[in-house]
Amino acid sequence: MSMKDKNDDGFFTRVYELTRKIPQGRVTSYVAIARFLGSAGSARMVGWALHHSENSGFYIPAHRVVNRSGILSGKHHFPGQNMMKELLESEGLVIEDDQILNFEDHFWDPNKELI
DNA sequence: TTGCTGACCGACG
DNA sequence: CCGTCGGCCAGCA
Repeated sequence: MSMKDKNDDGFFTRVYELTRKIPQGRVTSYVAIARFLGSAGSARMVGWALHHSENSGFYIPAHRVVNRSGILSGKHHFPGQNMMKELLESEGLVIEDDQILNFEDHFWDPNKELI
């Protein structure tokens, strides 16, 4: 085939499907998702995919994906000023200065917990 | 086709 | 701890 094999069902879709598996009250990181998809260096693509997740037609809990330090680096892409923070707090997480407290205790690593 | 941009990360000084 | 830089790669002008 020439261009790309049809498109769709590619990286974006796989990011969405995995993100939907993040349990409520847990969080993961862009690089953890990228690693799970076999493209460790594509953490930026994960963020980009989540940016377009509204067009997927499905509910994608994009607020459960933060950067490797547990900082809400994507908060500016949600409606309002504190939407991402409020969503996470409603699931029981505590956030201070855009930083999830006890990040490691709530971290969900698909590479370890998903078989 | 080239060049630039990103919800990032790891290495380096 | 902080700032900077290169790598990453899909989409768009």
